[in-house]
Amino acid sequence: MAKPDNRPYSRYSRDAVQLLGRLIRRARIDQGLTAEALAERAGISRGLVQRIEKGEMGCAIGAVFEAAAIVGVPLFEASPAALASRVAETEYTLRLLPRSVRTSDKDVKDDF
Amino acid sequence: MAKPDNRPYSRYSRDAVQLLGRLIRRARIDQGLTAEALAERAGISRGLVQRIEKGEMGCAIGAVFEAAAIVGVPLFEASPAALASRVAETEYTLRLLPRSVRTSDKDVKDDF
DNA sequence: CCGAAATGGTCTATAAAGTAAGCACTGACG
DNA sequence: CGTCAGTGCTTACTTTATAGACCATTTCGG
Repeated sequence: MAKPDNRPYSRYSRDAVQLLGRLIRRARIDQGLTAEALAERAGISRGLVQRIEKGEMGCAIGAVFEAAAIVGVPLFEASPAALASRVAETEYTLRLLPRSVRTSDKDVKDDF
Repeated sequence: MAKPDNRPYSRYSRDAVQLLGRLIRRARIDQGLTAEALAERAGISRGLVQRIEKGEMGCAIGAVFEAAAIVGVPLFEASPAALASRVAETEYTLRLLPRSVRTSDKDVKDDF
């Protein structure tokens, strides 16, 4: 695919994915949950749970977030309600913005 | 796959993915970045950028986090350094934990 | 207004994710 | 100390995401 697995990923995003995986693993073990049990609850396979906890970049974000939610790793907002309202809020403000972006070639830094 | 796209996702994780997509879109537009420009920087296709911003659950977490990093949406820790150290920290504490989990069937709530 | 440019959507081939089964290894418990 | 659950890893195989091109629509700039 587009990501030959070589190095098209920034350090930042790789760290973030890895940390998320670690947190999930930790939370799972803390709760005495089996990898297979978590897989079953998340509706995925045990192998995928392993890869998620290992922090692989190719895992579907849905599967990862679902696993995180099940073991209680907070994604953005701790409470589901806050999350939902923030979705709605962002939805609204986004609707007010111009739909398309005019190429105004101002250089943006991407060194992180 | 395991996720027939029907409804195996919890509300919480769906909201989280959706919010992340919205935040990325907002940040991109704020920076005057074209969808194609973001795609190029992230090393992915424009179509994938669209799906990420739409909050689809099947997108690779690596691609999503990469896009977020480029437009400046904070994932966990705002600063890359803090993120890295936290990864190392979690890594360490995780190594001290028992490698396997004994099934101690205490019911865990998964209603969220 | 008009036209260039960005977006949103669809479609196809292909590369990759995901699954499932199997095996070796480790640690816990009786 | 033997057994068994949990894990890590590998190997196929199936399903899906992704890339890329294309077209319709929208929107901003001049």
